[in-house]
Amino acid sequence: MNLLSPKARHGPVPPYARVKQALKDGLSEGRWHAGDLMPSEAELVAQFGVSRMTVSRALRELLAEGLVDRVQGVGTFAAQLHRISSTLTIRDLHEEIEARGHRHHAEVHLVREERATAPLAQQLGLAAGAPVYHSLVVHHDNGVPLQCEDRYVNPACAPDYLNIDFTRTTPTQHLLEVAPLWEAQYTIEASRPTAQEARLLGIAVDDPCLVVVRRTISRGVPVTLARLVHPGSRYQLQGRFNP
Amino acid sequence: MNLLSPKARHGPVPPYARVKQALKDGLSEGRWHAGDLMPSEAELVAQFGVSRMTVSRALRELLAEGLVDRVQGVGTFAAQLHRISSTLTIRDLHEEIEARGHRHHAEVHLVREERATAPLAQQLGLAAGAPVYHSLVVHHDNGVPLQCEDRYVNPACAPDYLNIDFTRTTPTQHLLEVAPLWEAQYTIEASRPTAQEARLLGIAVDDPCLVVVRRTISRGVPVTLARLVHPGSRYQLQGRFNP
DNA sequence: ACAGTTTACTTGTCTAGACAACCATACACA
DNA sequence: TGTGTATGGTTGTCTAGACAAGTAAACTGT
Repeated sequence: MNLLSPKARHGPVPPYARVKQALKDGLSEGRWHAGDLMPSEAELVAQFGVSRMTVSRALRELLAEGLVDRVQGVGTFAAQLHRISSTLTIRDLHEEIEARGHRHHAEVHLVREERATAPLAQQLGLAAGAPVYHSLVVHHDNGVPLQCEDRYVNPACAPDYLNIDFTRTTPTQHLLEVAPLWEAQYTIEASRPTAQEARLLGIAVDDPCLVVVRRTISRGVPVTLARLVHPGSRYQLQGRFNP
Repeated sequence: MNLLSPKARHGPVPPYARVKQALKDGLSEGRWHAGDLMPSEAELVAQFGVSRMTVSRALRELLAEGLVDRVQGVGTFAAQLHRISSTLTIRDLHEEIEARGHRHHAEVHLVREERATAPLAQQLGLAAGAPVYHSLVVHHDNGVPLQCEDRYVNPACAPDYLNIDFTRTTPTQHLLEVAPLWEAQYTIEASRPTAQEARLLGIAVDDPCLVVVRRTISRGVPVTLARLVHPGSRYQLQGRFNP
């Protein structure tokens, strides 16, 4: 039987992690203020008695985390404002509901082909009047409507879109299979729902809503444009930042 | 004079980046579906004619980006759901306004010491009734009120807080100097402003607002609890995800 | 048939040395 | 005085080899 805690089981921390943590601690204690020159790789090699590759890896990871700036030929500097910015994870709603151990079900209100209006066509990289797929699905968490998903899809990217049973597969999941790796642009804002959205979500037309507009691009081709409307009283995004 | 484009000036892509990009391309083309076993380091070494350290770096970076899963003794696998989740950067408002080239100015409505209510004391790790610092600042973008910042601060972490001129330094900036590296928790939601917030922001009490509640912790000690209220009609968060 | 052991393969990490690219400064020369 | 040049220090990257640690399958002996 192993009496060690799950964390301690990993045994001694590898040297690159020790160097990294030591520098993190120094930054957190204010040993270097923003813009200050930090020790060079050679100095750290001498100080910790490890090879340069090991020090280099520690510094490269700190760079990736935005804690230091590095300039070739000059040195490594403590980064300044990156700690102000933080990252927030936006998860797929289906996954989020399941993770909470709740029951998810979707109401499909519309799945059809339409003609793209001019602004929509521009967003999806199509000609005005070209066919687009349009779906309107309301997602429920334990029976409570939580999200109204109004989505337009580029038919070229997902030809089978109209034949999918969205009560079993979410549009996001289907699109992920068709265009596995993509780029996404978000905007998040607070606004009022449209009359239709209010009706579908069972809220008043002047109840504040959290609206996420997501546009995704795969291999340079716009795939889909989605407007996700959540009742402000029932949904919030949560994030955590740990440098 | 250099006729090369700024991008091409960096010259040939280093080998680790070539390996990384080749694997990314394979994932994006669907050569490996989620959970599939990908080539081992040894195979990539043979395929690309580089050393194992180089391949290892490429794979480690893909791991950090969440595109692959690696299991010691088993192999490297295509990751599945990480593409669904995306990160959104939340920046300091002052910085954001300056970056847009706009003029930022702050209206200080309140800076004083108060007694912590029970729930507030719990959030800040203090005893109920202990002194806390309370500030209420409205931030303007080119003269338009954009954010109402209602903030409570743990006096132990920022003893000078009451003496700062917040028309010149934002509370965030001051706290960053005092407690340089920290952990933060966020919630983002849509809701109505309070009557006071509506008055300060010059909006109606039933206008939807984007509310960010941020709690920050430095070295295990809660530093501050902030409620940032933005008019939904004037402010939105934007994010981008590029795997 | 089962249990333990060996073996092959995988990832995780480190080392010592090397070369390239870059920068700031000191220096020599006109 | 001003300009070009050498120099030392810095980061960025790669190599070849090594050992450790983990897994799975083959192999062994009972």
